[in-house]
Amino acid sequence: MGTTKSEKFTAEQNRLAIQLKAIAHPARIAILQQLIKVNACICGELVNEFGLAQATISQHLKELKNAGIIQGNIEGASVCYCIEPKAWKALLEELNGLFGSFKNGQNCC
Amino acid sequence: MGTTKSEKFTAEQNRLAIQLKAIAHPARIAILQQLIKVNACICGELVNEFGLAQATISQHLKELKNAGIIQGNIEGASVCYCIEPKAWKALLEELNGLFGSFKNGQNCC
DNA sequence: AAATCATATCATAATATTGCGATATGGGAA
DNA sequence: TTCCCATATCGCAATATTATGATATGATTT
Repeated sequence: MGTTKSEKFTAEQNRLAIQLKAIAHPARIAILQQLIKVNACICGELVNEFGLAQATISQHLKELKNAGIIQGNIEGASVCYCIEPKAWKALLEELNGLFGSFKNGQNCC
Repeated sequence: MGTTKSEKFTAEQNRLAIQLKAIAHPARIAILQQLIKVNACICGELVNEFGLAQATISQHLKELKNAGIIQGNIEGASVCYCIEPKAWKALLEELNGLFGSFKNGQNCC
């Protein structure tokens, strides 16, 4: 018990769940918004921006990176993170597929 | 420790995170897809559809309901669930806001 | 009323997530 | 080389999630 029973679901369902889970945290949403807003990329200003410990931010960045949503490039001593455009676009399309499949006239019980 | 530090983020960021978290599970994605697919609503056929225990499905439905994403109407002995159209639309718009804010030409590091 | 069906809730075990101090690691500056 | 700066990782405590059997609740049938 305690573990998600992934084998009961399709690869697509599992993939989407993993990506959404990566985004489903206020700190990670804030990080993504900041990465988008600053257009170019930032590294550890995030630690100052939000009042979280450096270890915490680093861990959130790692999770986003593991999910393939952002990428990090080493830039001297610091690391520059940014949105991974392909994954971002793919996720958007996947979400549009899910949300678009509901027609706004479906009659409910 | 162990708790998300919601007070560090905006109400919008927290709200979106909560709704995404509700969706970010393969079983709940599958449930939503099924609810949409069957157009009208279903109740406990979900238990047969996926190979999960009744208690598990019931709990997933509860979480989706708590997040406001679905609604359940008592229909005799059984309960009929369906997408909550307003919340669904609102979430779609919120997501479009987030995903649309990234312009596909932003130059990265 | 008793048996049955559909669903919710409780209690519990297994596991995952969150956050952070402490400690590495690795680059640049003095 | 030695001293910092930026990040990553480790180890841990607190809390949350996932899944399920057992049990409750409430409507339907017999």
